[in-house]
Amino acid sequence: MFLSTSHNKIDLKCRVSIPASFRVNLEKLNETLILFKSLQFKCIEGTTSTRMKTYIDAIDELDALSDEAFLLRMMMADSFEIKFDINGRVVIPDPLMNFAGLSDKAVFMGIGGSFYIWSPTEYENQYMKSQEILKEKGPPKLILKKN
Amino acid sequence: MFLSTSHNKIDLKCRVSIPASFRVNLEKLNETLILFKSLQFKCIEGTTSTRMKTYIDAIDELDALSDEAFLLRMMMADSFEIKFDINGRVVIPDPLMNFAGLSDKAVFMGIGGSFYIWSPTEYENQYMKSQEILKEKGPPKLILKKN
DNA sequence: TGGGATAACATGGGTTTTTATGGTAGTCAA
DNA sequence: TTGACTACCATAAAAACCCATGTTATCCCA
Repeated sequence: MFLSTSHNKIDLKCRVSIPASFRVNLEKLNETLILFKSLQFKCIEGTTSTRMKTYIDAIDELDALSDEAFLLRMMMADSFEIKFDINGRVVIPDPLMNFAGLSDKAVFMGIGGSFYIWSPTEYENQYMKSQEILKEKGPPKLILKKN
Repeated sequence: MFLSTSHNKIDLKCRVSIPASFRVNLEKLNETLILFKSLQFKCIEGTTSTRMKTYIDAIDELDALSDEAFLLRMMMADSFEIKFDINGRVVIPDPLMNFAGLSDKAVFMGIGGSFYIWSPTEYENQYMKSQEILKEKGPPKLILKKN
């Protein structure tokens, strides 16, 4: 699982250290890392190649002309298979840097099965927003067990 | 898996570099490359010979006289088995150049099991369209399930 | 429990390799 | 013999790789 939040530096070559705990998680699962443009937020999403393959398989099951299939194909086009260097760093592809508005700092946010990479300002905004919703509506009612 | 997007140049001999990651994918699968006219879009589709065989098998499952079978047979007729030169380049056959409206630039778009080759303008149009659909309808339900 | 030793991590920079792309020479067929 | 096609060579730019270093976290023992 990808959990916790950390702030890392992006250098001039667009290299950034993936938090060690995320790396360990990938290694343990024997997975390679995929980065892609989030469909919901102005951020990068990271996940395993296995999860990505399930989406690909889903494309074949859908009506090829449907909007869903169209969006999923575009999502693949905006996805990148990422290699680590010996120190656990990756290079963030240019299209992803631009999309997420990244420059010299990245915020890694583990959300379980995947993680987000935000620019510090965008992260702040989203965090504030979550706090406001929490104040207004109270905590979410989690359904932990389905019948 | 064919993932990510890249913009490559087509020279006067209609040669173009296939993105390295696509080539690696083909080599890893021990596959040869097939290019053919997309049935849905004004672009070239590239895939493995194995995947192409599944299309062929699909024809046999259909009513031999149906319009679908007719279309699929036409698709086969416009397919080309492509060889690489030593630098990982291919020559795009004339009929495909014309069909996709290609001249001096090609956009390679990986969509999982296969990839598209677009003219830059056509690619832009499709990308815009996907962003509009995303804004209107939101992300596919499949994506929302994963966290 | 304090504090030094050790390991793990994040980050910087240089070197080598790969990739994309332009060009040339050889080959075959009309 | 000319034109199209293929195989091969050259090069600049980009990416991958490797080594070095400061900083933080962990361990171990007195």
